[in-house]
Amino acid sequence: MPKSLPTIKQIAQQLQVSPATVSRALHNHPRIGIQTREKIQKLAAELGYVPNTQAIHFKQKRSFVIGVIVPQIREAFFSEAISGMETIALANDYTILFGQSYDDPEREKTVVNAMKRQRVDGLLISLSKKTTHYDHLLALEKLQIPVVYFDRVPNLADAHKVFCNIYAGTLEMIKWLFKHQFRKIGILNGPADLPASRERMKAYIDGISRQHLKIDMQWVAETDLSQESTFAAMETLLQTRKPPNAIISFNDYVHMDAVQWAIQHKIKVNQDLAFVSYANLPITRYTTYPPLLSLEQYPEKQGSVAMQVMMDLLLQKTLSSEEKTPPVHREIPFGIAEPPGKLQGS
Amino acid sequence: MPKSLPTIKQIAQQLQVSPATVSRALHNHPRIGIQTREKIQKLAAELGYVPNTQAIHFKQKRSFVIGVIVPQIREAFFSEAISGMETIALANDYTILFGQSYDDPEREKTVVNAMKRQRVDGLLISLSKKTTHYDHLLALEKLQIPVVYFDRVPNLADAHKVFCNIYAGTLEMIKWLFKHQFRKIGILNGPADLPASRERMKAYIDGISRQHLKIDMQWVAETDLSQESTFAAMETLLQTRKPPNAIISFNDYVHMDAVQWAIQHKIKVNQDLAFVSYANLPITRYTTYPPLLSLEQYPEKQGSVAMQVMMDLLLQKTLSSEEKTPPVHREIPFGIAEPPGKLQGS
DNA sequence: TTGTAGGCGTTATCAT
DNA sequence: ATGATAACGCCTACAA
Repeated sequence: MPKSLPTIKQIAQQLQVSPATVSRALHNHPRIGIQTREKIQKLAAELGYVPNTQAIHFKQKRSFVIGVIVPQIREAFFSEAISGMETIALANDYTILFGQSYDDPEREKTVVNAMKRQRVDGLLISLSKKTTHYDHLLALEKLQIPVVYFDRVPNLADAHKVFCNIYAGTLEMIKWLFKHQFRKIGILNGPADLPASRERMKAYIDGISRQHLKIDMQWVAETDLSQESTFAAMETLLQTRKPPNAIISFNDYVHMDAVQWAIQHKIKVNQDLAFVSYANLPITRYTTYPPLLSLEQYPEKQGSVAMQVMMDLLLQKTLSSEEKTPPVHREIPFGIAEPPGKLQGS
Repeated sequence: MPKSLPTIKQIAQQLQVSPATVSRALHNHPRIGIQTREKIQKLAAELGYVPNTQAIHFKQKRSFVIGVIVPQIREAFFSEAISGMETIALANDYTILFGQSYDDPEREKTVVNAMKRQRVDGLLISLSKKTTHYDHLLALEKLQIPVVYFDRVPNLADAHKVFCNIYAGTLEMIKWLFKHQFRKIGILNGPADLPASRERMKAYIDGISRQHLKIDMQWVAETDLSQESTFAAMETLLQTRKPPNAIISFNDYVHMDAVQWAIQHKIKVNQDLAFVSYANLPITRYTTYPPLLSLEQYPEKQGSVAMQVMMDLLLQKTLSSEEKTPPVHREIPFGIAEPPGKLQGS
């Protein structure tokens, strides 16, 4: 009964051959005697030999491990993204070393460094909300460790990025609202310092203008994404003389809180007040009032594309060892989903 | 500008000292000249030296990596469990190698083997629904690689397990229903071959008996967890002469589908038909009819406890190298949560 | 206080 | 067709 996994050396000793021979036999190397090969393979199977990838990778100076850092895996968006990544990674014989930043730049730095020590071959990261400088990540690139950003990407021109075109999607949503006769369109945006919020805001302004509607800053409110804050924002938006009749929510969680506020205030959801949102989380399917429209960002797709970009980068690196590859920007086409949510009344 | 991370050797060469000296300096070894140490540490910092854990672990024959395999990370339960694991792992300088089985025993085997090749120091696994024999996992234990099962645990006496006492929790739920005057209690159980289903069934029978109620097999239905199957099960349960007035659902997803069916069939939820369930997913907070009662299984807690058990096992292993530790069974105390769901009517 | 040497598992290179 | 050797980065017992 083996107490630990056998090594090539041990097999070699048992069979009175050299380790090199065993290695060749196990790799079906052409220049080896057929009987020797079979003898070795038989014993290896009996002993349950499994190559020690640690040793191989150490020698090859590659780990075949990709670090993946997300803010919080409990967010459905990220866990689905990781699923997509795993599929691609596994198909290419890579594995995933996993870490969370909890939206804390300090912890992000810690995790990045842990991965650096582990010599990951590459890093996939969705930035923490509060990350503002990228030194710890740029450092990796200098070391030839490719970094691919996804979803929450930095404002750097020469970084590899995979993301959804929220801007274009938002324009579409506004067009849709206009077509359905909603003219008083408000936005319940996230914290102003988030890139995601800035993007939505820009699109909101442009989208409203394109429909020849007037921008009314009374219809713009901000939430820190907590339920209380969303409730407060809803008050400033709706308890005025001229409330909006449609709300674009920052994401589906904000949407659900906003709807809850509306219900509590006897507002007829999707009749007096229409809701559209981002993300299209599966859970909204079960809620009373899903958004009429949701900007689907295909998290699994984003994950698999991001990992594929990484695989491509690593391949290029092995082929043309010196070339600095131009930054890859991959836009995932968004989808406009019309979930079960229905317009109530006319 | 360094093209790759510097090694101890390189530092040694630059400073015209031996690698051993550098190693000692970086470890604050007592027997080293203070100037030498500072000189070396200064250069190491400048060069951005980071120890190559790959090499260290290879030499130490430990990877400081724990494999974590779950059926599907997109299930909230598992992503929260992994969060708990990561916290404990990080605190002990371990990292997590991540894999999914997608409830497919074949894929489970593949992933387990990948982790064996990677020489993980231990494995945390929640079994795939369809896993029936455990050879690939028992093989690990023979190799001194501890395996800790969590949530979906095998029926093996001498395995390390962390799980929730669903049985006791179910008895509590039935007691609660009885106290609230529900006497016609049905169960919408999962596939009969799942251990989780068998456990619920056993508890259902015992719980009903303890309240001196009669077991009526008409009130027992099974779903394969798909929406269609749940709908079908609801039909067999409710479209009879003597339908139940309370339903215990296999989990919150089944619960939500069942409620949807009830609404479609004009049944007054939580008035004519009460619902209780397992899991207490955060999402039910947003649904129209959360379960009146949900058996909270504390996924994050389960994850952190499981990882802690693993840490303890590894520690024991290093201390007393030969002892075979007795199996650890850790029951996470469940909680009975009364979420926002309200009894309608009387 | 510092240097030397050997070894962890594997494979590529060179020699036989 | 097979064997011997060196090397990857690090650590450590031993030698100086």
